[in-house]
Amino acid sequence: MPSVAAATIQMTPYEVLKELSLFAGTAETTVDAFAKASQFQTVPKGTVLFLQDDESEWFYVLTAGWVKLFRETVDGNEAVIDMVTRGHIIGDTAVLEDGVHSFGAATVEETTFLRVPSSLLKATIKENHEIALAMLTSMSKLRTRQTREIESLTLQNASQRIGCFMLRLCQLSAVEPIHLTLPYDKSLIAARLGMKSETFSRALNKLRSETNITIKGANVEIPSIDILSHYVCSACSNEFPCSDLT
Amino acid sequence: MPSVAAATIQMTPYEVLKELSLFAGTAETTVDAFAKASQFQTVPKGTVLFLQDDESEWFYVLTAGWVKLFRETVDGNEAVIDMVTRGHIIGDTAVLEDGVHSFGAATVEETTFLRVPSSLLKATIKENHEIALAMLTSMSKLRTRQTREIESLTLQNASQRIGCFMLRLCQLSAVEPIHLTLPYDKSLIAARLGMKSETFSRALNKLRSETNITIKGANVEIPSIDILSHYVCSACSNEFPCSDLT
DNA sequence: CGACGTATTGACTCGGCTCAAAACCTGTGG
DNA sequence: CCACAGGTTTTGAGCCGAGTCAATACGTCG
Repeated sequence: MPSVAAATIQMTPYEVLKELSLFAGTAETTVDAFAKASQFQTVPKGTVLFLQDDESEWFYVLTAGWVKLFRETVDGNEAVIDMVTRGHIIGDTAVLEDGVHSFGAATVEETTFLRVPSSLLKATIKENHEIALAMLTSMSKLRTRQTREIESLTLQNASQRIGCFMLRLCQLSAVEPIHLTLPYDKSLIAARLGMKSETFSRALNKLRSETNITIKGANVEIPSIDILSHYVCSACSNEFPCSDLT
Repeated sequence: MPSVAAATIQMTPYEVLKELSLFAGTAETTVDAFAKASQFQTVPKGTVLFLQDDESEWFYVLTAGWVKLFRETVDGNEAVIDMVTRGHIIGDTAVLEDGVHSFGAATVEETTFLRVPSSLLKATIKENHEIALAMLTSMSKLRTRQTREIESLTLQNASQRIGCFMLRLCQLSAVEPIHLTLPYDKSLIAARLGMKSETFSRALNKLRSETNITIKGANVEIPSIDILSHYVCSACSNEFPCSDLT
C-alpha cells in the first residue's frame, strides 16, 4: 500500500529540501547545513509529532503520508485545522511565535518525513533574506488558504463543502468523466470540513443526487465538472479553477 | 462622536508609521520615505477601499474608525473575514499575492487612515531585511488569529462566540464588575461572528441568562469574568486570558 | 412629532447533531 | 476459502440550534 514512499525512498535530505519553495534561490551551502542537521524518520499511524503549546524543537518536511493538524478544547472536542501531506512543512511557524506550537500534529497513517531542528531555521531567518522572503510568501499563501476556509465554513453547507473538497482534488488538465480517489478516511474528511461523519455521509448522498457524481468506496467519478462547480461555487467568492496553493 | 480622531488628528504621517511594529527597528530614512509618499484621508461610512481581485495600488494604515474585511459570493452573500481599526494595516498582504487583493474592504463608519503606495512596500521588502522580518511576524500573528477563528466557528455555538468576543474586549487589568462598550453595530458583530442578527439577538439573551451579564444598548456589564470565561472557554482550546494580538 | 435605521420577538422550517443500530470492509487465523 | 473481529461507514429516529420571513419595538435625528 505505501507505494507513495517508493518515489522518495531513494532521495537524500538535500534533495528533499532543495525542492521546497522555502529554499528556492538559497545558496547550496545553506541548504546543505539544513540537510546535515536533519534526519529521515518513518512513524506509524497515530504518532503525535507535537501538541499545542509544546516547545518547538523540530519542524517537519513531509515526504509521504498524511498528517492532521488540530486543536483540542478543554471539554474534549477537536477542531481539525488542516490535513497535509508530502511537500508540506509543518511546525515551522512556531519559530515566529515564541517557539511554541499553536496547534497539534498527528499522523493518520504511516508517514515519512525529514525532521529538522527549529533552532537552525530560527537563526537562519534572522540572517538570510532569501529564506525570510520565501517564508513570507508561503505564510501569505497559508493565510489565503485559511481565509477561504473561514468563508467556506460560514457560507457553504455540508454538501457544498464536500463538493468543494472534491473540486480541489481535480487536476485542471483532466478530461471528463473525471475519476479520483479520496485521499484519506471519510471520517477525517468530515472532520477536516467541520462536520460529523454521519452528516458527511448524508450530505454526500445529497451531493450525489444533485450533481450526478458516483461514489464507490473511496472512488469518485465526476461526469461533469460544470454541474458540480455550479452547485458548489455559487455559494463561494471564487469561481471554479480556484487554484489551491501550497 | 468621532472623539477617537482627536488623539490622532495632530499626528504626522511619520509619527503614525513610526509606531507600527512593521517599522520597529527600521532606519529613520526608510520610514521617512514611506511618510513622504503617504497621505492622510478621511472618508465617510460605507466607503469601499478596495474589492476582492482588485489590483493593489495602496495599503492603508488606520488611525480612526472601523473597517470591514469581507468576501462576496457569486450568489450575493457576504462573509465578514475581520473587523479592524486604529493601529491596523490593511491591504499590505496583496504585495505578496501577485498584487491582487484576496478580500474587499469597506468602512462601516467615518474612518481616517494613511494611504501608502503598495509599490514602495513591495520594493522595500525585497531589500530591507528588518521590514521583511517584521512583516513575517505580523503575518504569523494574523495566521494564529485566523486559526482561532476557524476553531471558533467549528466548535463554539452562537452564545459562546458572542461571549468570546466580549472577553477579547476586556482589559486584563480591569476590576469587576467590568463595564465595556460594543465597538460597532450589533448586526456587524453578528456578521463578524458568522451568524444572522436575529440569531445574535437570541443568543445574547441566552448568554445573559447563563452568565449574569447585563446589556443596555451597546453597554455591557460583566459581574464575573470567571463565570463568563467558564461558559465560553470550555468549548475552546485556549483558556481565558487568550491574548488577542495585533 | 414623524421617519428612518437598528434591534428584538414570534412562528416556522430546515440543516446538522446525537444516540443507537445495522451494513460494510479489511485483515487475520483457522 | 471461510468465519470472525475490528474498524469504518451508512441508515434511522428524534432533537435542537440557527436561518427565514414578517411584524413589532426601540432610538436617534430631523
